[in-house]
Amino acid sequence: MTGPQQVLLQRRGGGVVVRADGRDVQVPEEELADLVRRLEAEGAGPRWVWDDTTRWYPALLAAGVRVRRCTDLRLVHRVLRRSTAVDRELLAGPDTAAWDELAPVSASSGAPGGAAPEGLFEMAAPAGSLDAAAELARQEAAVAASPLRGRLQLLAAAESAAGLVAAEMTHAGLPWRADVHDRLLVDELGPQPPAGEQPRVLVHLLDQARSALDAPTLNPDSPADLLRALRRVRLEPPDTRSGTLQQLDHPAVVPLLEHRRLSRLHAANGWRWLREWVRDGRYRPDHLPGGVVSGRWAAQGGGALSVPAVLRPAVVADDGWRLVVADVAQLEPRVLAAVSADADLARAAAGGDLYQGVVDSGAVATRADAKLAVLGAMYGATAGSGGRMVDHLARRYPRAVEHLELAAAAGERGEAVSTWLGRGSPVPTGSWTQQAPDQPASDADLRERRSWGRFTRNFVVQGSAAEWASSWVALLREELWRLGSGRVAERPHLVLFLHDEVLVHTPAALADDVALAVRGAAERAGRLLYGDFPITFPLDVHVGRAWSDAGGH
DNA sequence: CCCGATACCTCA
DNA sequence: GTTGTGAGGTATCGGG
Repeated sequence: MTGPQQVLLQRRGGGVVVRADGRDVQVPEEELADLVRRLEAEGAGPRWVWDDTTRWYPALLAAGVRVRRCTDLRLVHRVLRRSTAVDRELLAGPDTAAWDELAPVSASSGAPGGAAPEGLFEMAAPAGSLDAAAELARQEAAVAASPLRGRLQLLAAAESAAGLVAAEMTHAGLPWRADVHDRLLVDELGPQPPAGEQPRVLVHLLDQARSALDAPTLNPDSPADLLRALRRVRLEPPDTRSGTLQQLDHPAVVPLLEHRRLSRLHAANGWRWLREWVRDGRYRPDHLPGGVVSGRWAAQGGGALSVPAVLRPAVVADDGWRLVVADVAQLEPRVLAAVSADADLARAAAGGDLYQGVVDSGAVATRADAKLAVLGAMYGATAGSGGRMVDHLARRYPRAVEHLELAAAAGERGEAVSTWLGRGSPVPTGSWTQQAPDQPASDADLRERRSWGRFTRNFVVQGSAAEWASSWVALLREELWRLGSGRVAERPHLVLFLHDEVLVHTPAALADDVALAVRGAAERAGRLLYGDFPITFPLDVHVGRAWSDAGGH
């Protein structure tokens, strides 16, 4: 047998059944961590096969055990079930529907504000009835029979590794300085008010807005109320979005917008958030690889993927430690160049700034135009300056643009599209899918059809970028482990992953090695997915004490 | 009183 | 001049 030995774990009758080399051994749950630790220490360690990483790995990590690799049957099942390159018959089994519905469980102690009762966990975990051995056999058969076998194997490995990264990030937690967070809030909002009262600065801004509009009971959170008040002073904005209000010439605008910005900060990431989500200097959201249809990760708990820029100074490395912050420049257009095999676009990307490369090729006049053109092509802009710029782009980079047009056209026909490694898009179900594209249709149907085309257009790029990024963090995880010694949180380790950006918490002495590892992993991910196609993935890498030291995007 | 839809803002 | 992807999250508001 080539590759690491597979060891399959299943919970049965209060214990764990460990299957290796076709033999079953029953182990009490409390002895599992020691067994895993022992096998991990032998050579390269096995490949653990289990129903769902969120049901196994947090307890192992809590016991100080790290695993090198696994197969996460839940994550792989979801990929294969939707892949256009997989024979669905080969995946069909008596418990297929149960695998479809298997949901991850929360790694944290449950609901914010208190530990979850034991029962909650069990209710959310019907995995006990699933036959992991049978599912593994079906998955292996389905992959083996697929024309995209090699790519699906890469995707399965990346997804499974992503599950490990996600659990480790929650386990270690994002370093979060409550005192710094509090200081930032006080600077913006004034001192923390007593329960039930608004912060001083909000009270003052609301007073200003109300008197400027002569509306003493105005609730600025109510769009209807706000529109009424504005109409009384002869202002007729079409909506109450900040960008719209900003166009108005009225003394109420400044306090209104400032009130909105600060009340949002207070409601979303204020003192209540701090109490709820930060414990012992760590913020521990749940990270969900493949949580988004495109394959991007989702997160749950405290809005981890939208940490406002103003609060990033509160993310500070421990004493003697550093944060290494790295983000990929223009990830999606680079992935587009690779998946469409557009050598011209790859050449434009070679200089490091893809947008400047597009300008230098003569496609458009300015960097701003290049950005409009590239983003417009990937999102499906038709009108306005974005739409015009896409035409210029199409003349110079026909392959890349055609790749997107084909994805959009397939979506408009109601067909699924696929990422580079074989993740399939969902199939639409709206009423428009019942008609031939050339038949007369209602405006609403036509709008939906085009909207779905924009989704599939974007899916091939966003999804392919997501699998590149998951491969990147999977490779990085391995390199970080080798840099240090001890448990996960004692070595350099990932603490946050945001689509195209990673934060690594590392002992200061290893920070430069980490910076090299982050670049090395990006290079290896590019070769792993795209072979010798000449696309590069340059990174901005910063080493500092705080997240904000990196400057941001 | 809960629930879903809507509006808006945050992030990539 | 025209805004085109994917999320999480909080608030309001109307319906059951």
